Amino acid sequence: MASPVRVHPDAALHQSAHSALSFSENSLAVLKTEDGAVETLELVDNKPRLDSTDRTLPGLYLSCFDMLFTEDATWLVRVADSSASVASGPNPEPCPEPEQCPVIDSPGLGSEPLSPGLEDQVEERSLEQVQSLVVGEVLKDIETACKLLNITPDPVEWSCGNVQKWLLWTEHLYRLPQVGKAFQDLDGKDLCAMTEEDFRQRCSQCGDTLYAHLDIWKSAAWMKERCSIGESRLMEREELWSEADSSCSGQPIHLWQFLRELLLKPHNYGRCIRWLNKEKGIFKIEDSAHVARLWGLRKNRPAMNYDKLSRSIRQYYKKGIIRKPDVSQRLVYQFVHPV
DNA sequence: GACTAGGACGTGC
DNA sequence: GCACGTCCTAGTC
Repeated sequence: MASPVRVHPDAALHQSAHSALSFSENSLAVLKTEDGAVETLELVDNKPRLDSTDRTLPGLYLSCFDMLFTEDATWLVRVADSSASVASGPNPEPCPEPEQCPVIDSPGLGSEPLSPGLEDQVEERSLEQVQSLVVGEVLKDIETACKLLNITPDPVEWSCGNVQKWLLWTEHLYRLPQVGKAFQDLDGKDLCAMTEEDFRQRCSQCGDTLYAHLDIWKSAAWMKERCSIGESRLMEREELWSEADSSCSGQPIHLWQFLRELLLKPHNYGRCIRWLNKEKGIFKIEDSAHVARLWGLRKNRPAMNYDKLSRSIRQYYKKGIIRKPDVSQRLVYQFVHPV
């Protein structure tokens, strides 16, 4: 995928807000997640080098990026350097979660030096692989949010209700103040037509952050429209859609389907719900309040809580969809028919 | 206090 | 009628 992805700098920094520590001179970004793990990432932009102040201006073009929509609601931005592959980056620390850290198949790494021409080809191929992977990740994350919120990926198509859902979602994920009222009666077209300044005027506290988030969605929609998606990616995405469900077929989603969706995205939701034994369909709700909030968001039930959610789960006992495992534990349930 | 279990009733589709 | 959502009581951890 050759198209550069336009990323608003606020998106790169604000998305992980509290987490971006620094950009060093050699474009090394050190991002810190909420749980304290530090990831060292390579980044470079293809544009002439900007000084630190320029980098805060809108419209910075990054050659490649990878936003990981983590379970603790942090977007981690990864950017590939054209002079170093991800796999051979300067950070010797192993990636704690392989799922979040795709291994790039880069022939020649760690072996004998390649001729300059061949090296360039390898680099180019590695870059393409990185770009393809990271862009795919962004699209997948947005698709996940779309499925959970039951909205389309393209903000332009959003209704006023969709805009409010997206706002609620974003506020919730990034712990922003509630600003839904400031954007009342705006549909997706209105929202996309707004400038960053408009956002700031409506919401001085976090208008720029919201604008940055929207910018990512817009960029993803733009890419989706223009970039031809490789066959394998297409198949992968079709699998994703077929995984679940209902949210794409217009049918109301069932709680058990929603729970399965969350379980199928461990890198996003592993902190609030996870498999204990996937083969047997046994899962544990790690953060009952959070899962309930997500379910409430999905069903547009702000008053949802774990009491109510668990009551619904218990209704599944009779129906033979979910049961308590043989050895009953708190917050642990089992799908009667595992995936 | 948080979780579990289940009855009863209401609501939207 | 179905699939919850809401409220409730009672018991357990």
